[in-house]
Amino acid sequence: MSDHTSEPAAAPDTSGLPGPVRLRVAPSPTGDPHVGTAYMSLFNLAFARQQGGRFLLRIEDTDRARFREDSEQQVFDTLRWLGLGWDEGPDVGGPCAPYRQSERLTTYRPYVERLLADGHAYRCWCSTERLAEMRADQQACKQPTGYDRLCLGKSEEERRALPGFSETPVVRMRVPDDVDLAFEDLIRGRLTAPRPDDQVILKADGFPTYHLAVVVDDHEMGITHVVRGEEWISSTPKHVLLYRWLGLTPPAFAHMPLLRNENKSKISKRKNPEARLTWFEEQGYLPEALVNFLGLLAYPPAQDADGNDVEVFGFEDFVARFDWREVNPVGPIFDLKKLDWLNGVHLRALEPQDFTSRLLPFLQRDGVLGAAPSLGELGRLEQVAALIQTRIAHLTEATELVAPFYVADDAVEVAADARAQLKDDAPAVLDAAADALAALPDEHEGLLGSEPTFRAEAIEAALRGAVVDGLGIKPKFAFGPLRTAVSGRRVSPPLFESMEILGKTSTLARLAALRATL
RNA sequence: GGCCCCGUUGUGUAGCGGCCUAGCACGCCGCCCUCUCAAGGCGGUAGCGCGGGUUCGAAUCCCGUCGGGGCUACCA
Repeated sequence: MSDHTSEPAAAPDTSGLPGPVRLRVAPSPTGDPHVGTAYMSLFNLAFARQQGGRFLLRIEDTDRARFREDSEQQVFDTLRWLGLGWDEGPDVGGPCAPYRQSERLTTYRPYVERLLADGHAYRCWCSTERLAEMRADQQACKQPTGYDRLCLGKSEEERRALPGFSETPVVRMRVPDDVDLAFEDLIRGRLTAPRPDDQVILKADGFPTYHLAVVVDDHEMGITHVVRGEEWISSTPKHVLLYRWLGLTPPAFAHMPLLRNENKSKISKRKNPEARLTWFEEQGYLPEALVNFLGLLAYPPAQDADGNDVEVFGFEDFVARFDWREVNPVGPIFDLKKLDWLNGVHLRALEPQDFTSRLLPFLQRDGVLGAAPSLGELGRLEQVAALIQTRIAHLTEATELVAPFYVADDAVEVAADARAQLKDDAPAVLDAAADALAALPDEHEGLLGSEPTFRAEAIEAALRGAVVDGLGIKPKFAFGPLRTAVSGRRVSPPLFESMEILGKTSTLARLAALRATL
């Protein structure tokens, strides 16, 4: 944590563009969207909203080798799912369109020409092979690696005479010896970074590298605050240099800590399935829980009057108390345990109707319900949902608990462990229960006969009388066989309420079905 | 290797020289509640990487050391 409040001496020029501050997230469409993108988006957006500014989405698709066709749409979908929407972007447009770097190639050209003309950049014809060789030699001699400037000051003809020549040149920055390596960071204070070598800014394929594109686009889009991962600290001096050469005012920088794997390495999609944003939706997490969780990483929670942490909050709460100086520079380990807890908390806080509708896609995915459930099925789901709301931590867990309510009475699958747990007294318990329940009235009263009399309280009383009192079996064991008969499982929603939902006929049929197998 | 960033219980964090016999939350363990499982209530476990300073006093300041991480691409 730092103790300074520095702002850049002059703010970037945003004249004509909306918003007192303008921030962006700039993911590359190179595969499944990364959880780090959501993390950066959250902090970018929080500050933008707090300041009444704008949040933009820019697609950095300058790496044609790693480009993935469907990746961009996934970025849109996952960020929207999280509620981290943008004011300007490739799909919604905006005053700085286009927002895809591949569509801005002509934008970069004049900047390159100017750098070339001013002697701040030069063409380089070195082949990839020569560069690799050079690096290998440098490493072998334990020298710092970096371009050796073979092409500096040479014409194409002069360079062609030398080995390792490539027909398609790149453009490199000519980094001066006395380059300024220090800059101010909103989170870390004054930072110094490594001296860069003569960085490539325009590739042989005509695409700019990140370093050029980010500076040009951030300037043209009026970005006032560059918020990105810590891995960019070392390249920031290059960017500052570019701003200076181009006569532009650099934005403020905030380098966020990196999310880590359990072994503390930078979180990767390879090592961690949960580094993929799509994973969370698949696993039954609530977007509000993920956002809440992300807002807890490297950022201290608020405290209540008693000094207890307030760890459960929504995006608006986060925005209200956000401050760059509070961001912890230590990279947090991305540990899902607290997210699992938070997901349960948010799940339980949902209105019954809302909870039910969030369950639906998962039940459909798992085949518990069809694509177009009937009104009756939906009505039953609402009843069952109320019973399981405190019993699941992920939406995916609903299937196991809900499924028994949607199978035919003669098709209840009895799990092996549930059957194994049945004792010798099971037949007697089943018989006593069936007799007791058969004696209960089953009339439908009230408006349109919608009020059944086969209710949980009556069921419980009847069952306790018949099995606990009648057979002298302790409650803990008395209801096991009944649960197994009704749900086929050892663990289920509350038994009496389940029977009420199933109704008398189904309940008795299930009791009889299990009894018949004993 | 070089340069840079970082170092409080298992995890996320509070702490800005005395209020710290280091607080909170999750996790874990135990107990209570209880028809199973949860939820809920109560209690417990565990930490300032190390070594030197500075100071009456250091988790807090300084130096060193060790450890972790990042960058070192015609990837972002």
